Amino acid sequence: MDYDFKSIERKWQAWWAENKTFKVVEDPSKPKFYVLDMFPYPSGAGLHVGHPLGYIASDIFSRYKRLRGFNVLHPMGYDAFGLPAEQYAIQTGQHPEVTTDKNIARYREQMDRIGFSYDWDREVRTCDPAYYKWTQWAFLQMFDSWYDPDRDQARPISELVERFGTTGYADVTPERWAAASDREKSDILMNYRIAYQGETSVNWCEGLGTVLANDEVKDGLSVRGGFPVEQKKMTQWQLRVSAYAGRLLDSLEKLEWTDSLKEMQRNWIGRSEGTEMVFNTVCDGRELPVTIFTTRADTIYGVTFMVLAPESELVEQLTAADRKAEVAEYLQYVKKKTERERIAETKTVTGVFAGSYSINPVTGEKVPVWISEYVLAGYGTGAIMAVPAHDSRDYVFAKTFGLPIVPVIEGADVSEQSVDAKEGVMCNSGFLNGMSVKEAIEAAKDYVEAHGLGHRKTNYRLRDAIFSRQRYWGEPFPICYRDGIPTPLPLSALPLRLPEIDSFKPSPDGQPPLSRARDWTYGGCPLEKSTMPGFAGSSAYYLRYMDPHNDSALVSREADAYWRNVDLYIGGTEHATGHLIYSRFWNKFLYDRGFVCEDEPFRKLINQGMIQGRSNFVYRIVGTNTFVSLGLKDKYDTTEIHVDINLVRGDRLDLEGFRRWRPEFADAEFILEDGEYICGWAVEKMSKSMFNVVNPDDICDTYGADTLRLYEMFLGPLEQSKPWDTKGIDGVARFLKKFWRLYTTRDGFAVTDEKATADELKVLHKLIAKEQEDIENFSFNTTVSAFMIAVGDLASMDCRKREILEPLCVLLSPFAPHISEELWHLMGHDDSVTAARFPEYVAAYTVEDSVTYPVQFNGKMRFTVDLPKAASPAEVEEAVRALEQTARWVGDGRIVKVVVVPGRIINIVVK
RNA sequence: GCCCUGAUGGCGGAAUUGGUAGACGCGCUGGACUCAAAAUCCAGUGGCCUUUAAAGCCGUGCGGGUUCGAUUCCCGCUUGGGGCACCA
Repeated sequence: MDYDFKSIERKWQAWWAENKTFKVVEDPSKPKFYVLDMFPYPSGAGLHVGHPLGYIASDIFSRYKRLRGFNVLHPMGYDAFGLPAEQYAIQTGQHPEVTTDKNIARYREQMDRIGFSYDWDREVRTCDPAYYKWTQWAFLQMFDSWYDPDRDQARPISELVERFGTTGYADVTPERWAAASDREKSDILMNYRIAYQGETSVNWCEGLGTVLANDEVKDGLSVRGGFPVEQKKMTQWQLRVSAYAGRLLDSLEKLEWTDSLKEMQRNWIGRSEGTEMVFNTVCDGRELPVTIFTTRADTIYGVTFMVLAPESELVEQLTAADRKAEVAEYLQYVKKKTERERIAETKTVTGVFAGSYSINPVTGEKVPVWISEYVLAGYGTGAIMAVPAHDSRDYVFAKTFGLPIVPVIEGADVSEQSVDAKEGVMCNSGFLNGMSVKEAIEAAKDYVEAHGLGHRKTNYRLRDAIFSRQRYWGEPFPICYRDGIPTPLPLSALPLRLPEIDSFKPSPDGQPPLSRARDWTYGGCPLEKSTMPGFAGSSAYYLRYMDPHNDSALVSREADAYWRNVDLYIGGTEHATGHLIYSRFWNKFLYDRGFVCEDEPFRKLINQGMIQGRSNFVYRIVGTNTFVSLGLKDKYDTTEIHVDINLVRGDRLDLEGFRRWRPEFADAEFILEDGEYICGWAVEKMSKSMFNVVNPDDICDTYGADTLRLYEMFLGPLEQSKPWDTKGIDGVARFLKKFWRLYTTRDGFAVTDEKATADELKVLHKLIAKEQEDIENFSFNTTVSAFMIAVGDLASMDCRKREILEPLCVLLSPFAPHISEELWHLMGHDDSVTAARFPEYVAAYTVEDSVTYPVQFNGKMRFTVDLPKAASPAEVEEAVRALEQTARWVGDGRIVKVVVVPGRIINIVVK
């Protein structure tokens, strides 16, 4: 009876689908567990073996948790709005929906072959109107909310309106509010809404014809497509993510995420505690207050000039009449630069003198005001006090423009560079003299506040998220413009569906594609023409899985109260500063407004590593069509050429296949070693252009899905990047065959009802202990090893007993579900192996006997005893006494150290 | 420049709390079965010295340190990967 993985896998995949084996419903009698994969963007290229790594891990964990009696929510869906489908549509005219559907079908087919235990009844697609209705709904909720700093949470905007009308709030008095026109009221409220429209400097990408969020830009190029990005002032929809910066930072503490990922988010949020201080500034005889932000209030005596960001509103007012021409010229120069040029030229220092002077509020000293692009308008107040002696950027600027440098820390040598370190003792600093820098920072802050010169302030690097995209393939905004005033659509108008348009390009006059739609209006008012960005649909999808068919709420209170939040989230690190920030923000907002019961979406997060490709090379002798084998290539002048890994087996090239591969190689000649052509290799990203892509379908055809699953786990630690090498897969394929042969002989099924021996039980119990420990630690590779050892042991004992093999089958089922399901049914069960329960087997688990054995090494003795885990203190003491006696006798010497860890190991070291 | 991470045989990787480094798998070598091959099974496999064996020595990126004992802890480097980058 052979292991026919093909028919077994086909059979059980169909059976699971037919019986809806993995359908899950809320069940208060069982503890819940929510395991989530980051849903994929369905690209045209399909899946390669790297993609399912995380899905396999989460599937194993889900199946394991079910065995342990949890009610497991394990859904899957598609992040289906996005740029690639639209770019493709622009080129081919094909509707993005058509290509997206096609790609999704292919993804589904590929995933189904791997045997995942998803509840497909809960599938979501972000481009489905029934889904994006709730994305639009969330946007309207944000539009209808403001962030109340006193309560530190989002509140209905109506509360703010009420305050404006009664007590007044901030700079809006009841009188002003009452006198304001509708237009003015709308403008005022825009300054407070969580989702608001405002002019801001944006990342404009000409190549894509749209603006991009900060996390969609890298090194001055768009992440999608790699087009240059420039800064541009535009009116855009934005989300007030910055209001949540403090909470996003603080609640990182309680999350079980990796330190590196938390650190990435901390850096991205970028908290910095400092002081805002007012410098009165004189320009052409007029006096104006200029507020600056600094973390180094202690260096106030070292201020020798001020710098404004070129985009700062103060620039115009603080430019003296006789400097207008130079300043205008400089502003022009800055404006022309792209983001990329700015990055490339960080070393070159530019700036211009504004002609005005600030008065140091502490010393009364007058210092010149400059304008330079090294000060950013978007951070702090867009103005700084420059202390060249103790800030490297100010230092370079001062050196370039010949400004004075005044050190205020004892012994600081500023002849070559600034001294930025926050250490040393203050000097030249009046009341701060003699203090350490740390003391001085606090003393200076106190001084500033006591004298009314400013106040303590915490700033964040995190900016509001730009929420408009000038594209077609995204969620339309449920906003129309009534007399030009942005007005939300009523909830009954949702979903606002994407209109049909004739072309997906921007309109000839540079308007977004939606301007091509006929009658894009609501109640006679024009609708918003931009659409939402990719992260809109992915920010709350984990909530929708809880209640995917609900038409009256994003998620019902009952479903939300049961599933709460994601217990385990598996996905790549690339979303650290995008999706994972937006999702947390989005969730906190919904939490504030009482729509969900947890304030963090993802409790535990595991980042699976990338699976890299293993590329092969051939070496062509320059100017010829002759290829030389790896070992001989150094004797010639060669170029390295990627060769399709399907033409290579064990680094040996299939010569005929190579000649057939491409016309230009048809008459290739080879210089062989030992009669073979050996290829070079390297580990690289898995990609088509390197001819190293391995398709999971091929692996399923050749080895089966169970082998693929086991092998992906066996490759190495989940979180680590590692190369794929199909060569090694034979090991796990052999393991599964060996496993199969435990239950079967040539004649058929061969499991007996004999009583198991102590040795056989020990093998099983060791495996149970190991699997339990390893799976909870996500150490799946060592679990697979443990299975190999156990199966090897049982095979050598020729153990065919149900008492051992039935639990073994259950243990393996999370990893290799198809073969386990087959054997489970062969053993006489009618239900799925999924319905089996661990505790029954774990209860039978007993601890192995204690053993004592001395070991000699390096002229010293070590004595070790393994105690039962449940050993009592008295038993431990007894064991120590016995060991000490043995040690004295054998060692004939002094006991150096006794290490006792109850329940573990006792070590006695003797000299 | 700053932050995070990693570095162990020919390869992927094990190693609890500081306690026999190299589990498990691949590859390789030899053997069994076979006309032969595939498949399967058995044995060996870090390096050096040695005819062989035994024994010994060296070995976890490099250099120090702590310790009876270091892949593990501390200090200083080298290097791969990732993130941030004028954030005052």
